[in-house]
Amino acid sequence: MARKTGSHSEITGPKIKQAALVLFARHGFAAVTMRQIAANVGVQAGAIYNYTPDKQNLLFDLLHGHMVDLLSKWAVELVPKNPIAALDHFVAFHLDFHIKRPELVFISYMELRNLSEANFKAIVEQRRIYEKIIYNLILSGVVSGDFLVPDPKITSLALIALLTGPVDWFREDGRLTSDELTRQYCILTRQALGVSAQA
Amino acid sequence: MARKTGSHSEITGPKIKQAALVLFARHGFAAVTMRQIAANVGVQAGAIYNYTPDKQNLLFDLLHGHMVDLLSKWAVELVPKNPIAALDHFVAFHLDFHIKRPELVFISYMELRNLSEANFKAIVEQRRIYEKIIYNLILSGVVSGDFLVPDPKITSLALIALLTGPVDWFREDGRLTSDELTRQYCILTRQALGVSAQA
DNA sequence: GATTGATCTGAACAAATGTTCAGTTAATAT
DNA sequence: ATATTAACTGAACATTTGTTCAGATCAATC
Repeated sequence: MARKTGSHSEITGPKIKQAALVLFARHGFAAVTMRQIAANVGVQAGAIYNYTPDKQNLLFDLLHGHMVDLLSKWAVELVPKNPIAALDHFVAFHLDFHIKRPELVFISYMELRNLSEANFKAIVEQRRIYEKIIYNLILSGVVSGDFLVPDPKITSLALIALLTGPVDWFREDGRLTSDELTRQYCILTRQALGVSAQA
Repeated sequence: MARKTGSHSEITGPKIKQAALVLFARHGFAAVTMRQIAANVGVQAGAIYNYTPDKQNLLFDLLHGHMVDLLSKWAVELVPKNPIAALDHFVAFHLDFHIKRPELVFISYMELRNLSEANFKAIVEQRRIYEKIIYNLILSGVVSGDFLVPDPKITSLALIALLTGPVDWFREDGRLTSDELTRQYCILTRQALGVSAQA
């Protein structure tokens, strides 16, 4: 056997994923051509097919990898038992994870419809798992009396929308540090969940 | 002169806009072909060019019309002077307007990047006007002492994200009526803005 | 230094794209 | 009935698309 397996592959492969991510985020999956991706990597379009069976899989791998990353990172977090502390912890985790990956968050929301049916179902299932996490978190706070909300299910969806919003406008070099962002959103979410001020 | 001007035009024109709207929302602007739009109207692709100079304008007209509709409808609203009542009024208005037009809201967010530079600027300018409305509303509540927020600018952006979220999941025939939705979001936003409970 | 196999090129493919336009159709006014 | 013209068809156009593949290239092994 000659040439270690993947000597170039280990460089070109990630480069293709990165280029696809950036281009999909900027122009949309359907608007991006394989030739554009290839040009961004410095390679011909045909070479891409050494790393993915087709364009569809390029998209799926990005979305799937993103959700695996999210769920596995949360799984190893040490979450406080106290509901209010757990909420703060979740807010910090969610904000930090998402504002570091604006492109992935963006295409995860936008390009779901461009997935094949099987791939679509796989991503939706991962997403439901994540929604369940925050739902349980809210529920435990309602049960303990720390939170005061009309409907935990609706609140959990509203909370995700609220906490994902900053991805659209937060900039690492803006007038707000990520610590300040987290602090403000902890206040905002506590208030939204009806946590009394002296807590 | 024969044939009243626009005898068919008045039917086909709106049909094309409607078909384009639905298809753009479902599959994305770049993924939709002129032939698909035409097929949905029951006409050949060439006929569309009697109603729009090109595909780009089809998109722009939808987004521009949407923003004109939004701003002109708010302009004729009778908004209470009291900041808390004004907030409730805005929440009800924003929710009502947006959940009635899920496709337009969706493409207004998603397809901005597919606009030409000039068209893009036009839409962004209209959007800034709307953001300014809610910013001023929050600011007046902060000044009067009714609201307690760390940063009115951030809060205004967060509020829009929060109030637009239901578009993704609210269904007219779901377990929640639009009145109940409004009621819950009034509570949610009051709490988020730090309105004291006895107000 | 010859061999091997992973990696990439570059041309080719059929299919699909937005757009144009000469010609057909059909509704109305005369 | 006839003339007029808005509305539409249907074919054509130059490009561009995702994908394939035979052959060139090149680094690691013997």
